[in-house]
Amino acid sequence: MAYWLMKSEPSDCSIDDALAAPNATVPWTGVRNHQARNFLRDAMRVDDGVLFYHSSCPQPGIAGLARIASECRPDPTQFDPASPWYDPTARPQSPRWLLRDVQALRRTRLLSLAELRAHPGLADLLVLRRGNRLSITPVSDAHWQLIGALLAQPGR
DNA sequence: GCCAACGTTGGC
DNA sequence: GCCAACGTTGGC
Repeated sequence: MAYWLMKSEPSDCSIDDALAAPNATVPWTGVRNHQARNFLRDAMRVDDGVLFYHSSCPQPGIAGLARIASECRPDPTQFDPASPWYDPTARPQSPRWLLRDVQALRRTRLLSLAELRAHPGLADLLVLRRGNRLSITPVSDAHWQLIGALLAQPGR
């Protein structure tokens, strides 16, 4: 079992949006980076744990817990000219971009980016690395355990 | 709105 | 293959 941090803009799909979806499950559309795509395709497994992270918003940080709920399949938005994630170079016979379903499990307190950065035990968390822009990053067992413990504590 | 950092594109 | 220009991400 592996763990992941997945960024979502709450104006697009917040943890509450995901929890409100049928079966609390949403297709994770719009991954348009090869490294993140490769994580989806090669490294993820059904039931892997997910830290649901809100990005590009007033209060960035970890906002909930989720799980990987499906194998990967072509992301249909790459073929949709009306979609903001349309990729005119993608062809149905050889899709370039993939997605998995993600099932939201619960909302957590907001573990803010500032609080994540302030914790010495999370110095190596990939999403905190300078210049990091990957929307999907692996999370080590140790970091997962530590973040779980922080989420169980009251925030400041 | 600003800007640092990174990825992609395309000329050569 | 190099690298400058440009576009995007994402925090502030």
